[in-house]
Amino acid sequence: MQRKSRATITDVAHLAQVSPKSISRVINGEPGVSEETRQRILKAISELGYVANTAARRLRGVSKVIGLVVSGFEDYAGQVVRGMSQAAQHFGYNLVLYVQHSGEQDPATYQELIGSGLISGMLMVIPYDYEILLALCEEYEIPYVLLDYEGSVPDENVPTVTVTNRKGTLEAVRYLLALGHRKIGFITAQMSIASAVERLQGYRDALSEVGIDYDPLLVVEGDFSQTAGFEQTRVLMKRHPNMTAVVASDDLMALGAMDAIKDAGLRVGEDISVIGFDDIPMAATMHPPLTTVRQPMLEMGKAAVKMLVDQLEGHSLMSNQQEFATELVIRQSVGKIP
Amino acid sequence: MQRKSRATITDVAHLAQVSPKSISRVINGEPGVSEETRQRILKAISELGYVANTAARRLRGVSKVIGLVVSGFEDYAGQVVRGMSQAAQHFGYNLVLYVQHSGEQDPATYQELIGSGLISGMLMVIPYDYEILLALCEEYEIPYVLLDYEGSVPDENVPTVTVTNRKGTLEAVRYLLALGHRKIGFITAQMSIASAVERLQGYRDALSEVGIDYDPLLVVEGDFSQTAGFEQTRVLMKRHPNMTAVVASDDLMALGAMDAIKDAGLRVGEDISVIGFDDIPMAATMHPPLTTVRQPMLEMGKAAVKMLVDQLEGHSLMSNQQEFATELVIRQSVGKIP
DNA sequence: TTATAGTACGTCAACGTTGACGTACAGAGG
DNA sequence: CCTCTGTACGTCAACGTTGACGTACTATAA
Repeated sequence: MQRKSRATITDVAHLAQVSPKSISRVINGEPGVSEETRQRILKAISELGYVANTAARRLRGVSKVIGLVVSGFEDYAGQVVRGMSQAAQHFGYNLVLYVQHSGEQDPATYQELIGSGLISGMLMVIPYDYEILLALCEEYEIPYVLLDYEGSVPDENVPTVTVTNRKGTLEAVRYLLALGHRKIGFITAQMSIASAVERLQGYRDALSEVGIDYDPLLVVEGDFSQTAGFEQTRVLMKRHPNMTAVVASDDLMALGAMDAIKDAGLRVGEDISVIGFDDIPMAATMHPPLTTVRQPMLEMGKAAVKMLVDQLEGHSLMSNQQEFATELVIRQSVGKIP
Repeated sequence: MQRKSRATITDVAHLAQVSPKSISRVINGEPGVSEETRQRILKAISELGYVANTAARRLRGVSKVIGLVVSGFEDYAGQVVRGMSQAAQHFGYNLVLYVQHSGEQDPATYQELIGSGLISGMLMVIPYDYEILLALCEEYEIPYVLLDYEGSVPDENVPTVTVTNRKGTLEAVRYLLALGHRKIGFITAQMSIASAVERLQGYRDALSEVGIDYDPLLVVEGDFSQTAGFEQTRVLMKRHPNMTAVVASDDLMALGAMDAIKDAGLRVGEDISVIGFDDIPMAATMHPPLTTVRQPMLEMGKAAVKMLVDQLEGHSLMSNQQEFATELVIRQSVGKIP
């Protein structure tokens, strides 16, 4: 079941004992192939994991590649992709886009994407099931870079681009502590996600630095969405009427938190302070503007491309695990305790 | 300066009176070409508008195409692209992504994107300067589809995917009128954008239906951003203390409007009602959930791909200007006037 | 029976580019 | 004068696929 180098139409032809043209006929649904031969060819195809080479097809005139020009992309992933697009352009590369649809993923799709030979490298931004993809890349010997993956950290030679998640929340909470806050809530995301775990850990670190005991009741779990932020903040406020600050694991949940606070007739930054994570474009334009832990998303996108290009062009890369520094961006959603 | 069919390396070679290999040497910066010849070749290249064929290079082993797997994309453009990705996958096509960076656009980039021969069709989602792109597509005889373009409507055989912008706001305002609202503000976007103009017109239509005079002072201009929504709503509230509803030309501005209202100590949906446009994923999770004019973004993305694929595969297309129906999604940001 | 049509293949060349290798010529050195 | 080296090219084949065309064989009709 393993295939070192990509199988070509000729390989399949040899295995099925027919001419390449017949393989072509089968995969393009052309007539002129007996059912018996067809089955034999189909078997050979799946046996070799054959996928038609897109470049060759394109050269022949037949092909399936569409250009796409977009503006927009204002969320976290969008910003990262924006950076990637810029860098790719700079290095003279093209980006073939594949948007993961939530939930079910068909491995056959990845097989096609990678096996088609169109692609010489792979970037994965917050991929759901990166293990499958990773395995495929290894199999086809395609270099790749992982950016903010879900799941536990893969072994240390897997090229990744990350941020100092733990330090990010650590500094955010330190900032709150310095301003006199003591009762600080935390909205985490799914604990199956590596970055979420680290961000929570940063919160715990900061508290323990000043000798505050970790109170599990001050931590609630959301899913990076605004709704979750809203609802979980309500839970926190009900549970701890004297809570003076909330830190969220991303900006969207922080936005939800702000809503919940306003909804309760309180003032963000005066009655309850809020800190987010990411610094999506919207963060600066919320009311009040959100104090948040900035991830340099554009730069991360660019760095990921650079790392990949270095691999592709045989340059030795400095390090294959690049970690970017977060930065606490102070705006108006945090206030001082008198 | 016009080139019917794509120039190949051989064409350039003929013009420059050298072998194709020398052209290859020049464009790849290899040594072994005299400065004199180099200049001659360079001249021939620009004269013919030659761009190396990516597919052929790829086939030869050299190439510059990177795969990109992402999740996310929660804004308007992201949703459309999501739909496109799904449809493209369904039809067996690949999407080569190009993200426009705000402001300056280098025509040479487009030239490369299209001239490389990698692409057989083109999708443009909210493109800034679609005229340049369109011209290039025509020149290279590449089919294309325009989605929610900026600018005035091109002539009627340009394939486009749009929504019933005018009817959308018309129905939204009718809904407000039916609930007893009379003093209704409107936040438009830049009037250079076609869809913004139409949405404003829908507002005017609805008012004139019930004989309310159009009051320019109830209309303010934003730029589709949340901040603009916030600020312009403040302007409106100051100007018209008795205003009972605001309609925004997109959801982000509606979000800003909600913020401004809450900020003034008023209640959204009780004191002032708000209606947006788009129905981005976030709209449903705002507080209160936003009543808005839904654009079927995923479907529009899919339809655009379908239209393009039909062109590419020579199917006659039903119509080359597809208009989708908007739908008023009623949530909790609108209240009744007693 | 033989001509005829249809089916199921195979052969070949071409898409555009570039790596490997070959050649012609100028100038240097003996 | 001739050999040698280097530069500036040109030639050729191959990457993987498919359209155009050719061929062998079988079934049917005359």
